Amino acid sequence: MVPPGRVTTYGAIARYIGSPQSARMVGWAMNGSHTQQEYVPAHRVINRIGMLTGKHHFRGSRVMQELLESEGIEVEEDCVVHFRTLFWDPNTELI
DNA sequence: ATAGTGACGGCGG
DNA sequence: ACCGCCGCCACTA
Repeated sequence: MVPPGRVTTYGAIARYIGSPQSARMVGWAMNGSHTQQEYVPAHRVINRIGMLTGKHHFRGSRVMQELLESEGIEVEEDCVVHFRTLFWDPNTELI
């Protein structure tokens, strides 16, 4: 549900599904996302400080960054620029 | 069965 | 601000 051009975090998703301590499991779930039929924008999920910690799980190590940049998100040193303002929190956006 | 390993994050020192 | 610890839990060796 994360809109294009926005990003969210593993922890935020974990909180939203009622399992705030299971951020790691969200990352684990992102693995399976590649083989799902429904489109899952896993590249929009980053860690709480705005880093692209999951980039190695894409076909190429640059794919995650390229996908984000194609949506107008600036990435510098594996870090999303203006992360704070681009942050999309399901806990406050999805009432 | 058991120990180690994470696309994480909160907390204490 | 920077560690290190640990809760979390599926998976692997």
